[in-house]
Amino acid sequence: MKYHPNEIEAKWQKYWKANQTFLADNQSDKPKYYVLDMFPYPSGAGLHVGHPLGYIASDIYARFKRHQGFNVLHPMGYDSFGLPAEQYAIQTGQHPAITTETNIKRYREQLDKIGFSFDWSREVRTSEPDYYSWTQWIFLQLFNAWYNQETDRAEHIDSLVAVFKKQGNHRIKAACDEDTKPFSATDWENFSEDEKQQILLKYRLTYLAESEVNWCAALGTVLANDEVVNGLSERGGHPVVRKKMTQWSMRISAYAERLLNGLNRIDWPEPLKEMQRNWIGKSVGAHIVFDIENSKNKIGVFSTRPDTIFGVSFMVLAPEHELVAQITTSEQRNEINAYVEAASRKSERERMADVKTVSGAFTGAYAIHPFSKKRIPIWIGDYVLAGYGTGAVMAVPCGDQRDYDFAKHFDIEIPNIFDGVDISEAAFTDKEKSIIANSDFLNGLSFKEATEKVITALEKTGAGSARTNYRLRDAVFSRQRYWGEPIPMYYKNGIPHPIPEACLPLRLPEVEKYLPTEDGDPPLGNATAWFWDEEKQQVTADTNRPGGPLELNTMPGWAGSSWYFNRYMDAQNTAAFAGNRALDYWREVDLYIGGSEHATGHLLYSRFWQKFLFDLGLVPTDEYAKKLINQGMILGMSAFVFRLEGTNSYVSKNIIEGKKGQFIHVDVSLVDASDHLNIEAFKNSRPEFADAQFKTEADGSFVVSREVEKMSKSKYNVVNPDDICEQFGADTLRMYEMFLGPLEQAKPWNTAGITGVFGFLKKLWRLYFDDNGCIVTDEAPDKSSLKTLHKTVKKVTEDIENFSFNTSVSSFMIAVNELTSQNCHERAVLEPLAILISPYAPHIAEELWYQLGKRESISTAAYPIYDPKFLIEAEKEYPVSFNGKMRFSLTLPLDMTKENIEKAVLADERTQKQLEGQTPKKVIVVPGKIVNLVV
RNA sequence: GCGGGUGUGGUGAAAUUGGUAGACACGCCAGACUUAGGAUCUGGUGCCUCACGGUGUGUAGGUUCGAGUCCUAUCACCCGCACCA
Repeated sequence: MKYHPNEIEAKWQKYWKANQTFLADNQSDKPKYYVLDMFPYPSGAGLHVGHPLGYIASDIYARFKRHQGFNVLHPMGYDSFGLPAEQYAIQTGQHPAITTETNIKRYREQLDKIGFSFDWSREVRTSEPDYYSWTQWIFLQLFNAWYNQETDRAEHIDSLVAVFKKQGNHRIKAACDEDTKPFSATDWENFSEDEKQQILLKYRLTYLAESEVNWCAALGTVLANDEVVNGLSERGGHPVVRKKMTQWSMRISAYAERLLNGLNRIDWPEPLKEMQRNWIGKSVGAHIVFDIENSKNKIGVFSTRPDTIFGVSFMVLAPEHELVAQITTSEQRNEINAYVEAASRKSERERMADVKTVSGAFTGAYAIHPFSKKRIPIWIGDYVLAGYGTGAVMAVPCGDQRDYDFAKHFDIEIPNIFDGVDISEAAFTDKEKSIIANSDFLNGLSFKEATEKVITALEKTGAGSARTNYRLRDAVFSRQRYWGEPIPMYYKNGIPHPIPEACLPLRLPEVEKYLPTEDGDPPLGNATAWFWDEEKQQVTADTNRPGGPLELNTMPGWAGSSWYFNRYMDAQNTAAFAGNRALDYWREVDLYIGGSEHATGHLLYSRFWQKFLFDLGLVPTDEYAKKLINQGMILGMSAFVFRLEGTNSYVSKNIIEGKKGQFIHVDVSLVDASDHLNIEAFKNSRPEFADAQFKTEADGSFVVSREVEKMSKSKYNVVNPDDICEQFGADTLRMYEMFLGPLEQAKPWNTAGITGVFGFLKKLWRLYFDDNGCIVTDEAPDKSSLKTLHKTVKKVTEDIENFSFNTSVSSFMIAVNELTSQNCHERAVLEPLAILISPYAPHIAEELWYQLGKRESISTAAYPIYDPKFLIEAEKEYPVSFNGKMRFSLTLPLDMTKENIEKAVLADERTQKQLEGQTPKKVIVVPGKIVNLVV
């Protein structure tokens, strides 16, 4: 019998499907374990070998946990709303739902071939109405909630209304918009219903507000901050500009502190946590208010160095600051206008690229120092960002390098308020080492002492208070796209109203065209029936009915992925996003595996939603994933040919030097393991290559250049898992992906090396079968075989627990080599070995198990237990070193005392030879490890 | 600039956490067997040297009987953030 992976794998995949082997039960006496993968967006290109890496790792872990007797939840689904399907719809007119369906089918086929133990009965698709119904439901809960900073949690909006009725908003501590005006209980009673709604909107956790957004004209939509990279869109790399627009936003900033603290309670990779911390960007300091000379206006600033307040020699406002127009004097008006104008023309990208140039303009106005009452000139400058803090700073040139540069450039005074520090060359920014001077009541104090004293003084005069600032911005939640969740809102008199929960889902309407309307409305504006009928409580085309037009924006890509892990627990539930029993049983994800590229997107938003759902008592935990692992990307090994400038002539790698031309990508399937191009296949691959000329190496071969890049269709370096499965089988693919290197590390794919793993599986097979059939015996195994087995059990178990799957594969290889040379065919060794290997190579393990006479799937067989007694050695080889350098090794009984080991070593003739009659100064004996002689 | 990470053969990588560096695999070299297969098996393979031996974990120091591992400095590459007051 030979090892035929294709037959075996097809057989067992069919068996698993027919027997629903991996169905997880929501009720069980076993302990639970929830293993989650980040669900994929089903793109048209299908899977390449890089995609399944994380899935293989999580599958190994899930199968391992099943063997250990856990009730394992290991689900999979699709994040199926997204841009590519919509772009394709715009080009071809094909409905995104159809494209998506096709892609999902293809994904499923590819996934099935790799033999994952997913419970497909729990599959979710974010673009299905029975799923997005609950996404919309959560949106409505957010809309109907506010953040109470007193109780530090979200509450229903009714409790806020109750407070307003009683005492207005004077004393309320809530997360709200900056421009919220104070009002009394009487005011509240006198407001019209619309006015009340306008005010409540400033408090809701999802709110409609005019805000600066990242507008991407090429994509025709706004983007969240994490979707903008270096001023370009993450998808497609199109330019992004800042623009004021009325948009739905999520008040994630209300959760900044809890999102920060929660990181300390979860086992996530430190770099990823650090990224989230930086993104949240907490800074502690003070809010300080400066009066303006001859004006009722005041300037509020945020500073992390209130201790340096006596070092202030000017103020700087962002060019976009609302006070600029009001305070600018007539003499300065032209200059200021020109500067503001120039700043607004600069794109986000230009402004970021140009951080070195100091620029600004004087407004002509002066602020008044809160303590010294000195006049302080007010400038504007684009180094101050409108979006952070108050969009204004108090400039302390002696203590901040940017202020220093600005002062030098415009020849502004630089008072020194630090004791014994030279500031003639640069600002002194080390707050831990500073002693304040020339600062009235702060003289002689440290940073900490001075800060406390200033804040107390500011609070006394009402000119400021302690303040913590976060860089984290509220997340824009509207997208001007078709293929997303409709936002369940309609408008009356410009006021948004939620559609009743009972009417969900609000289904995505059909449209003729997927482009924006002629008026510039989002694609949903093309829908003929998109009006909410309040009486009939349904969508209608009749705009004369009581009600109002429905929201035209849809939700962003991260909406559906912010809570899907909860849905898997109870995916079929129609009464709730997940039932309480299921939620209480599964609680949270025990192991989450996915890429680190989602650090400041999905992984932050989902934590926010989970905390919100927790506040409402809808989920049992406020962090949804206990442990997270980032798998590294598998990169492609691109191949290039060098084409001579302006010709169809190609030059082999080693004779390129000095020639003019360019490298062009060539499909990696046309290149062999030693980088030789298959010239005939290359000529046939594309018409323009048909009459190509080649300048080859001396031996007639054509060598390509190589480079490691991301795997992508456009780089012609994609390796398809189907091809690998076809050629070597899924078990080989699985083991090889693990063997490639540590899970977390990025690594290039190299198909050449796969034969080693394939050979190993064939060798494993031959332990169980020869040409005539099964050769497993019931005889008692050798000591040596048992030792090999238990050594492997110990190592592999530890490896899985530490997620170092790569070294396990090596251990298996060593074990099989040893057992082969020991001629081991005993059941007592080969049965546990099959179980041990089944998480990695489940198909072959099932087959071996079956051939051993078992009639139940191997997947629930009890995991072998490591027994140290098989590893106890009677003897130990001691390396004997002289001054740390190993000379020879000496075999000694293991139970010898230190003294006896020393004696034995000294008595050995090789020791005597090394010593040449001298006596060692010192003998170091580490029992069981090493003997070292110092001479 | 700030934060995080990584540097070990021709290649991917191991190293029980301070104790024989390079396990395991790819590649390469030599051989065996052929029922020419997706072959298989055996041996060798860090570098220098015919050898004895020397040397070797980015570089330079240090601690130690002993350092890939700990400490100091430095270089290179990768990732994230970036005028955040």
